[in-house]
Amino acid sequence: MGRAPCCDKANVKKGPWSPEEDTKLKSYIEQHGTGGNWIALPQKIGLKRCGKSCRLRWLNYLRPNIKHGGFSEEEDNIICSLYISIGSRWSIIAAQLPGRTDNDIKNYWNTRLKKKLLGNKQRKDKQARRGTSITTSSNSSTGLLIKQEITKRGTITNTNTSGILLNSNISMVPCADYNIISIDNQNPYWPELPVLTPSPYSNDGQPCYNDHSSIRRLLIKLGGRFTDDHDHDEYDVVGSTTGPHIPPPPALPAPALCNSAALFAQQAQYNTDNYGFVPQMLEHGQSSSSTSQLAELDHQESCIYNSVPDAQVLGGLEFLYGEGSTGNISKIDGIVNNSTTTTTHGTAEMGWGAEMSSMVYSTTAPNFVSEYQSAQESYMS
DNA sequence: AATGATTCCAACCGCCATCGT
DNA sequence: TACGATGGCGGTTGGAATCAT
Repeated sequence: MGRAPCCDKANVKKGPWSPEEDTKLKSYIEQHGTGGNWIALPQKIGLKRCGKSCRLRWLNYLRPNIKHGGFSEEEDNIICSLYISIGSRWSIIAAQLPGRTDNDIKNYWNTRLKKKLLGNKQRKDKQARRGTSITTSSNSSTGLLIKQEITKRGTITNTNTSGILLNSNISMVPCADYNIISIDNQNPYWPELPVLTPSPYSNDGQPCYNDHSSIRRLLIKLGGRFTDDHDHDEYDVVGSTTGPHIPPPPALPAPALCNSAALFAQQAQYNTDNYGFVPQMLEHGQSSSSTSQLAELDHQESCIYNSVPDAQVLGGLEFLYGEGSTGNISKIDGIVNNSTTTTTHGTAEMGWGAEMSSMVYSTTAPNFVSEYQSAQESYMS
């Protein structure tokens, strides 16, 4: 016995929408709204359509201020960066691109961006197979500046403006221009993290989301759960059976969290508030890239990371960074920083994104990880 | 010009989460 | 608490449009 259909399949029209149907739906919603019930909507209007179909048509096509096609380089970059960071969470990615729908972005990714990236990867793979090389290139398709060095020992050093870090067993070594990550050091250190203050929302009376409770709400929404839903003395993510028992976090500013977590936090509020999100975090990230600001970031971060035990810094979010948060930490730095990473070629590069994906996105298609990782590798190479 | 291959995207499907009773 | 209805999301598909031969 299968699931009951959401509508009478025999009496609903399928396939492309006619202009008359569009007009009916659009004018009704503009006058009356959806009434909070998509299933009942087509009957009210006199459309022989499934309610879900109406909803999809409205959201993806009829809704005001929808943009179709003509993705800019900047949008490409955002999509690529977010895909690498969070995987195929199209609705979240769409929230960062005003006027774009998740369906549009998904189609764009599947038909173009993925091929671009994988095409680049294949070219790079061929190059790598031909022998050791040092290359510096500007990726015209994504607008990313990429510098790659393949050393004799098979170690790759990547410098890219997106600042994505995919590695385990990493730590920082001071460097004049970049943060150099060395391998197999047990001291976790995260490269430049953005200061997300002032909050994009703090100026208009909206609450700030750079706090633990917001991120917590977000993680819950994304599928995590805290045992302190009833008792605020524990921060323990259900599902992480081996996870450490973490004491309540200190009141730390957003830099204690990685970019992606902050992104998630903003998205959580976006989801809560439905619409109206302005992706100022990205703008902020761009605007905070000056040398002095980065130096200030470095200072703040070193203070945070050096003075607070790791578990407290993570404040219950340590699962984002993999098992044993006080040991080797893997993460993706996000989309706003410059960083240099050194990775061991050929090792399992399951960084923050992949771990997050495997946990939060456990219901996605089986081939998700391989494609996702492939895209990550491609993006990195 | 004909035809097969490929690309693109609107729409559908099914699963899961949430809400209301 | 259980269960059905609904919303939301991501994956997939069908067919039109475009390209290559």
